[in-house]
Amino acid sequence: MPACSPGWSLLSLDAIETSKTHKVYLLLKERITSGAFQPGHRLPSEPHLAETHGLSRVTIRRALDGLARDGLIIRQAGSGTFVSDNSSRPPVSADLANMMAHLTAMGRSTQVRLLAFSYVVPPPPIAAALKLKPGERSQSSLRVRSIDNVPFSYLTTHVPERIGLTYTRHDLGSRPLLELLERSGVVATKANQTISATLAGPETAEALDVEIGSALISLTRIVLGVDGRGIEHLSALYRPDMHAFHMEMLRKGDGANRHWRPTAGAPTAGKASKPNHPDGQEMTLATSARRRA
Amino acid sequence: MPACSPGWSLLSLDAIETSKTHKVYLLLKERITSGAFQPGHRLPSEPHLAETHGLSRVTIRRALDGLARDGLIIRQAGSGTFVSDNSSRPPVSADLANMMAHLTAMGRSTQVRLLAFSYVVPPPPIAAALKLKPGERSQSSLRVRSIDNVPFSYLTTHVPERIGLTYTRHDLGSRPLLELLERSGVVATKANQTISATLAGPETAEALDVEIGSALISLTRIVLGVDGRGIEHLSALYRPDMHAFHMEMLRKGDGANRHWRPTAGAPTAGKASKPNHPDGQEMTLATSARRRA
DNA sequence: GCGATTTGTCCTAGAAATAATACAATTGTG
DNA sequence: CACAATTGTATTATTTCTAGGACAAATCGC
Repeated sequence: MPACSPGWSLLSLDAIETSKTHKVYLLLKERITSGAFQPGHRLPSEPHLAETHGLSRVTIRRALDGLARDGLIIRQAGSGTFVSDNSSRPPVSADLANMMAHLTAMGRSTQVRLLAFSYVVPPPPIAAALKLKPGERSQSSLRVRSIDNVPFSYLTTHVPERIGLTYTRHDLGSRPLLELLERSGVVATKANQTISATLAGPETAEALDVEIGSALISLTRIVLGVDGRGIEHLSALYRPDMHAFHMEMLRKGDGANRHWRPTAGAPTAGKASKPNHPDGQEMTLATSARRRA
Repeated sequence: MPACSPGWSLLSLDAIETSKTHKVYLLLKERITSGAFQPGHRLPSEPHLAETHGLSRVTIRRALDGLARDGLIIRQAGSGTFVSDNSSRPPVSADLANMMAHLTAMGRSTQVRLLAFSYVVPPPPIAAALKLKPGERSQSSLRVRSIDNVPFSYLTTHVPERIGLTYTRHDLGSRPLLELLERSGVVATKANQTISATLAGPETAEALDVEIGSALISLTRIVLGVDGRGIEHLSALYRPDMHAFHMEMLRKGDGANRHWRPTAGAPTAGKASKPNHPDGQEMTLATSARRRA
């Protein structure tokens, strides 16, 4: 092997590439969910896809296997592969106001599994968000919430130790954290939420029963008390196929003062023995159960 | 076909697996961003990681290469690899209210690239959302918005044809769509937004200058007019490292009527010649520029 | 029925990822 | 300085992914 090095010097620029199979899988998935391939229609044949994308038929086939496993396509030998028509997107329009209340009322229970409960010195960004003194500890918990035994959220919380002492490990397994806090006299006044997206790592993937590289909704919330100090820091991950954040906004005002305003959060359904759900705030939770192999 | 099933029956359970390198990459990334590995601290040595996860050192090495490329770790021969302390997470707390206004005021311009402009029969779910008659066409556009020449959003819109005729291809490249619509007399009254997450496919990945399997924020918005019919359907994808949705909520009410209410959307900064940004509504846009190789 | 097309299955060879090992270069420590 | 530990680099098997082709089975149109 004389000139082995010439091809190597620049290779370190390579990012971590996904397999060709995965690329085609995502491409077709994109085409289907975007509506480019409409439900019921036939996809190009495997040989055709192979030639079009410059790949072998085996690779195309693997990608289609994945789509079939997801229920996005249906394959019929001799006929072709067709886009499935069973609504691929999770929460179809429908009126999903107060969905959470509906679900609990319908007897579909949400279980909470407590994976960790400890007192730790939180990482700097969290300590800063809660305005903790250097070295001050926090009560940290890790929960997974499921509906009908399908996990849909992965919750990591930090509460200043002085406040965290008001509830026990057992409390956390049975009741929402914010409810526990308010019940023990803590007064929340403000909350900051940030919604983003991230990839499922091995740990979150297993906890949420999801593939390792799949997309998750990321929600970070910081709840502040009357003194402006932090009460709770929540870092939540949601399965997008089980959960979506929905909000309604109204166009208000005139002329230069026109603006959008979110529909206010006063409970809309009944007397609201539970005013509204602490983890959803007034945002509506659209939760859909999907078939899963 | 006598025993066609022998080696096959269980193999189809295989999902599309990500490479081992990618798994370790995501695992370590998870550990770092979650604070399990804190900034400045030393990671386990490469041989140690290899043995711990039952992988070869080459694989571990590739994963670390990726993390180093992302700037999450710093490697020092002879010493070890350390967690970088340059805030890995994009919008560090800070007061990012009206960031969008700040950005434009600071002269950091947002460019819009119009990738497509056509009149089509929209896919069924979109047609239904806009309450179009069967076969009714819509004006469809595809735009990519960038800030400082770094793309951060991928916008697909559908507007009923009768309304879409009030603006031209050129209008869309220069002004926000909602502004165009209201300028031509269309009155919006309500909007429904849903936020979720999805993976970047080959097309969106290229448009947003992102790896193919990376996570994106997905926002779907349906704007309704006075007659309750649809005005605009927006399907937007955002780069999470460039954009995050932020909202502030206040705890209101007493006793059984306690609830969370989002801070109302009246413009807060100055006279607001642009009342607020049409694509952010009253939600705050946290946009951060990050280094990128 | 017949032929054309499509998916299902199998096989072989090449390309790429991974494992396993060895050694050099750098750093920190006693 | 000598030594241990760490990252950087290289080499060689082994396994997995991919390309390319062949053929059978199923479906559709004529």
